[in-house]
Amino acid sequence: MSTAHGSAPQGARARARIEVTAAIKDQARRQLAAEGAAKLSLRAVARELGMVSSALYRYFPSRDDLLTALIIDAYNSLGESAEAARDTFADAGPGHRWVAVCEALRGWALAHPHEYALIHGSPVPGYSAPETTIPAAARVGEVFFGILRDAHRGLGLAKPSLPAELRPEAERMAADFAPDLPPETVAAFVAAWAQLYGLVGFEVFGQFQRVVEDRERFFRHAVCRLAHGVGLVYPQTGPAAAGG
Amino acid sequence: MSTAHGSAPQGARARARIEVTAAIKDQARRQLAAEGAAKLSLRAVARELGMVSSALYRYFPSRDDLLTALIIDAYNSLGESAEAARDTFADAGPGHRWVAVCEALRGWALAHPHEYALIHGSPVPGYSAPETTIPAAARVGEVFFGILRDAHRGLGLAKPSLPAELRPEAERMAADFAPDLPPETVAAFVAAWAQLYGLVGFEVFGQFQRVVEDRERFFRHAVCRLAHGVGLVYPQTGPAAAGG
DNA sequence: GTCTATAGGCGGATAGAC
DNA sequence: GTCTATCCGCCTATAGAC
Repeated sequence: MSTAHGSAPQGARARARIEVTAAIKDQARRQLAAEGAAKLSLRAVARELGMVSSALYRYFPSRDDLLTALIIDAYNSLGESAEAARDTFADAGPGHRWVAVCEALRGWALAHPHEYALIHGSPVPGYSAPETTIPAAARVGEVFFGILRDAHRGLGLAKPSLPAELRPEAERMAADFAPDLPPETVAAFVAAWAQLYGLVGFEVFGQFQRVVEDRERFFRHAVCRLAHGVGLVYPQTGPAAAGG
Repeated sequence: MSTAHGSAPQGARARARIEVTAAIKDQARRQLAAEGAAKLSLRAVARELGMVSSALYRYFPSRDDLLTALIIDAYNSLGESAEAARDTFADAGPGHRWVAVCEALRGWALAHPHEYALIHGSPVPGYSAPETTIPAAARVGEVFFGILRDAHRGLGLAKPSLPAELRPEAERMAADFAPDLPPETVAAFVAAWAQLYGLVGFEVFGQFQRVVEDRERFFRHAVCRLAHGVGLVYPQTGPAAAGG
């Protein structure tokens, strides 16, 4: 919007703005952990930062805009860890990579439970995410579709069964999200995706307390079976076993 | 605690107390829908009821106690609908009943999204459910175990595969929850349970918006596959098809 | 059991000086 | 960009009269 000659003072000003913005978001994330998204308050953030509440409005026009920024950051952070896992196992088979990405998602969720709740927990009452969150939200899905595409191009993808009554729906989903994949695969993947988040959510939100103890192994086995369900040929053991 | 001779005035008083308690909980549930559990407020409930906030403390000693009552009610309501579905299909095979119960859970969750969020959504910050919620929470699980037991006693239960590294965990879970079922079954059921709630949660919390359209059929197919995963022999179509 | 009154907080958001 | 001051609302919880 302003000039592009990038003189030093303007650069410094812009840098300061970025730093303060980051500090606000960091503090907000801490508050997210303590009080939850529903109670995120600009005033409390300002107080902890030694600022006055009205100053924050120069950075975020409203509480909801701050929330939106946190959501986008969370999706991007989750997406990055999925992409990193994919790239780390770039030479492994698609089944291997599937498990690695699932484990990365679980690891991220366990490390950032409150941000996980923000994007995959119950909705924040009175808040509706704007469309600007969509690209960040799509990153994880793209990682999975990439793995399925690789498998499809190679020879590692079996077609899941699909009842006739579900075929129209599967074809619509495939047309919308991955026209280069078989409809059976896309439908099975969407179901597996939701189920994956059931496994992660139960663990992160404490429903496995006093139920599952060896959660890491339990999870690996479950996502291996999910991989099988979408048609991926998968290794007997997960990627962690390859390292030890 | 008091006398047991049940004279009319005492009965009337007790009835009134029950009625007011119910009215408070009803209003609180409405507020749950509008504002979410994190913002549930005794004052707002009192205002809507035409009472004064301090009067509510005669019924619930604190905000958290009211929340606990709502959680127990929700678990019981969910459990009842699961039991009702099981009983409606008492004569059908276990696979049929599995699907019917899953569909009942989904139906309940869609009809009571905010109460569903209360029991299976992200935790309410600063609130920790007391142990008094456990019996109500266990009802749904018992319905599923009952179905699996029937199948096991009959001939309709295949043993899911179980990697050696997971066997100790599976045996511990079986000993804790269903000693009369094979460990393979118990482990597979726990995973299926979490996955089922992933499917329900994604739909209830809106993650399937613009992704899945024919959600009922999609769900039925997914839970049929879950049934298969735990070793149940299941019918090609769900119970709804039997009626139409 | 219900009321008034009160204590001691909290919040979002804006206006206008500097 | 940050400040003070302000508006107007909200909350949990208790004391003490009736």
